[in-house]
Amino acid sequence: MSRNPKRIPSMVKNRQLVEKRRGQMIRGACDLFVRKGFHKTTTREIARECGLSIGTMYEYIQSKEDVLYLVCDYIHSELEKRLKNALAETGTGREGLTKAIAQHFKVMEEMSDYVLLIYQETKSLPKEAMSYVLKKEEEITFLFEEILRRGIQDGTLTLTPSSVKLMAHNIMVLGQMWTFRRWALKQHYTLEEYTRRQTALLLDKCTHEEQGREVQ
Amino acid sequence: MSRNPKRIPSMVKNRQLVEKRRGQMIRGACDLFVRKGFHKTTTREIARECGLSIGTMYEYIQSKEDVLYLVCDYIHSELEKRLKNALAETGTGREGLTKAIAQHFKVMEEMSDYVLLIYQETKSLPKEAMSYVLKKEEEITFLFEEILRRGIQDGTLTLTPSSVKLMAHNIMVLGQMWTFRRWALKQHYTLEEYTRRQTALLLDKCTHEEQGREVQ
Amino acid sequence: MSRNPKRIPSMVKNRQLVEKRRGQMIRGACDLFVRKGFHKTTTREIARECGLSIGTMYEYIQSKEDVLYLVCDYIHSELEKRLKNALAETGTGREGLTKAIAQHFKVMEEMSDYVLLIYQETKSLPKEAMSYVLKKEEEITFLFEEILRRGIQDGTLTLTPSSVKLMAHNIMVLGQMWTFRRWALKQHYTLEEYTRRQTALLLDKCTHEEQGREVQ
Amino acid sequence: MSRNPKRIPSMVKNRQLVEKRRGQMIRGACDLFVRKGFHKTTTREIARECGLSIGTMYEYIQSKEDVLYLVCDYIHSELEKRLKNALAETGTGREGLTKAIAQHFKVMEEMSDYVLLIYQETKSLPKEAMSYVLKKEEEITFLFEEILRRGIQDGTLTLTPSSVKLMAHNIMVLGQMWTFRRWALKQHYTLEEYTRRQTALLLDKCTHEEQGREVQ
DNA sequence: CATGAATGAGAATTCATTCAT
DNA sequence: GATGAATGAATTCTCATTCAT
Repeated sequence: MSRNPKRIPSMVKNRQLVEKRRGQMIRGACDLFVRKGFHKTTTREIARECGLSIGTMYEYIQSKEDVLYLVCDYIHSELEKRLKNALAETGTGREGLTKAIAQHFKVMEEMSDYVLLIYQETKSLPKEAMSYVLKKEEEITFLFEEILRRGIQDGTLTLTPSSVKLMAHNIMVLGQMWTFRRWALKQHYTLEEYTRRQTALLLDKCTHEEQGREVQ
Repeated sequence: MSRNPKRIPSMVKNRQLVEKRRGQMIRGACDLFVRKGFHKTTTREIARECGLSIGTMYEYIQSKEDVLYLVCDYIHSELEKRLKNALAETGTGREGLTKAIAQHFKVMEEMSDYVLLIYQETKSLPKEAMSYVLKKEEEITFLFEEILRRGIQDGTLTLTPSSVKLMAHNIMVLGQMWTFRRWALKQHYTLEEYTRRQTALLLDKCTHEEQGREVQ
Repeated sequence: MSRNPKRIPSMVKNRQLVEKRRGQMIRGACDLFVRKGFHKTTTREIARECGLSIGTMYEYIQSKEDVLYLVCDYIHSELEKRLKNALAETGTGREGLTKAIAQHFKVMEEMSDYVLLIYQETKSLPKEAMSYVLKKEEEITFLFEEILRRGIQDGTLTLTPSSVKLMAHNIMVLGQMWTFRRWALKQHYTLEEYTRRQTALLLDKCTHEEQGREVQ
Repeated sequence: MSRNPKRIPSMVKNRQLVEKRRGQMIRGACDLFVRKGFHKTTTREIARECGLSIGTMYEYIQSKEDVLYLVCDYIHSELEKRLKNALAETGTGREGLTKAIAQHFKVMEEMSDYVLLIYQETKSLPKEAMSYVLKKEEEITFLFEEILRRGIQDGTLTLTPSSVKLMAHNIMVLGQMWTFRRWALKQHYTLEEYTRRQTALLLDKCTHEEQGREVQ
């Protein structure tokens, strides 16, 4: 779990208030960033959108980039939360993986704009913040590694250990792909179709690959 | 083929000169955009980097966004060119697909920074230019569709027609994934390993999927 | 004596409290102004440094400039106090003047930073406050005029009356000079050396200048 | 001589133009700084005053502090130039010193506001620039050291070598004092009177002090 | 009396674009 | 065709001061 989220200093002491105001900021900024992108959104717009004066806004952040970090962090947390919730209701093994993938894809559909935002603006973050965001992404990927490993353990998935990490990334990316290729994919497939087909692709592999004839 | 590349107007009439100068601009701007991103690069920097004065530069473009378009267009053309070259030496059917995928991944490795650039800055293009760039992306995807179709035709690939498009996109994305997830993947896999494993994933599907029991 | 010290209005009625709080403010602000200058010091910093909240601080002043006035006034008072204390132990005539000058220089050394502060920030005061501060400076100069006059009276100093004022200013300035030229002087002279030499300069004049051949 | 004046980078290449524009800036800024002080003068005011747009102004400087440096440097150069001009017509020895002092004081009178400006704003300069400005001040002081030394050589001044530096500083300061104590001095003395009296003070010392009975 | 969150006018600086030479 | 000085709207961020609690 993310043990050391980058702390954004605030001039305001009251923790609850900080939480509340930053919530406002995230809500307002998210929309704007999705619509116009980070660089084309001005601080004044952000302030207006979230119902704060610029002065007040700057009591809770140190720079415009902090807002981007707050937003990216929020999105990742939200993704993680939703995915975890979904996975909670999910069994294990092959069956569980199928459901997990479906849930993941569903979350991607729901948070389409936000996932896209992360893809496009993460690099605008300052070094340190970017590292943290990438770490968060990795943690989410771990969730799928776990599922895969448990499936191997209970024998319903036949995957070599060295493939686990890659397969987890594949699951992540084939989900995200639904957001950043939607301009093409939506013309030909519904989410259900897409899910069925990609699941087949991923599961086939996880079923046929046997220890003995591992792909080096 | 790109039938209607967005024409960027130039004050200068001499076609050859326009070509030459824009070549300079693309070379200079590419590096800068990769290093600093589009928004953090100034027109002055671009001009300096490509050995033109700002005045002169503006004789060949109308706005900074034109440079981004030129760069994105160049990268896509380069990608297409390299991929086509690679595919030329490639056979057909299952065999050909394997080689094509490997070539595609190799090109991704070589043009890693550029592919990333496209992923992150395409959305900064004006509407029209963006559409054109996406169309270009689609065309490249078509190349794989072609290969897949020919493989189906000659019987070495057993894929349902409705899966072709998706599989082509999958090939594209699993290649690009090597660039935008390199921070994680390179720690665990070499390009060769990565290629072998992903090819197995993709080909398995293209071999096992039979007309009769098509995934709906 | 300063008959009409500019009154700084306070919201708080309790005189003692006002005195105490303003004491805190002066102590904190002095250091900050010396280190960073008046303009580069923020009210927040002042408040923090002196252990008050900004809200509370503003109960005792009306504007940031009031703090500067308070500080300047404090420094002048302190200078005057120390000088008077020193002069109290000092005899009269030539002998007394020598000691007075030495004490003055010693005070300058001790309050070096503060004297410098006054030199540099007095002009940042609002008109009225500045006048008052300059008057204070004049009063301190008077102290030396007094000493000079008494020396003339008792015959140990032979100075024409019209030179008295100038000589008093000279004493003041040659003392302050030790603060605002310390970057050069300290490299070549110790305070003792400096005092000896400057005293010689000043006293020679006060001894040789005779009524008859007054410098017009 | 100032061998390494801090170079202020300019975006504009044409040297002559840079010289001309900076001349405008200095003229405009000087007046404003004298009237309102550095911190209370805005960049827009400076730009307006010197007939440039802010954009254009920033082509010739990097920050507002650069303007202050330009101004301080200009004032010191002007002081040095005028003093050197004056000293050129001046003889040597006791006679020369007398004239030199008079010229110095005259320059102080003429440049009263500017000298005051330097006294008050030098500390607002960034470290490096401040060092350079102080060095310039020292160089001007050297001019008087030279005169004093030549006077010692030709026997018309009887001053111990170790007093030379201090005496040079004294001359400098008693001149500058006419600017920063003018609020008091002008009420009692004309410049001529002031010059006569201070010259007497300084020259007496330079005449009476003999090698044998040097003030330690 | 004390607090500290809120405010917004105002500050410095940047940078894409133009246009006279 | 080439140049680069000029422009000023736009942007981020600061900070003295107020006022409800």
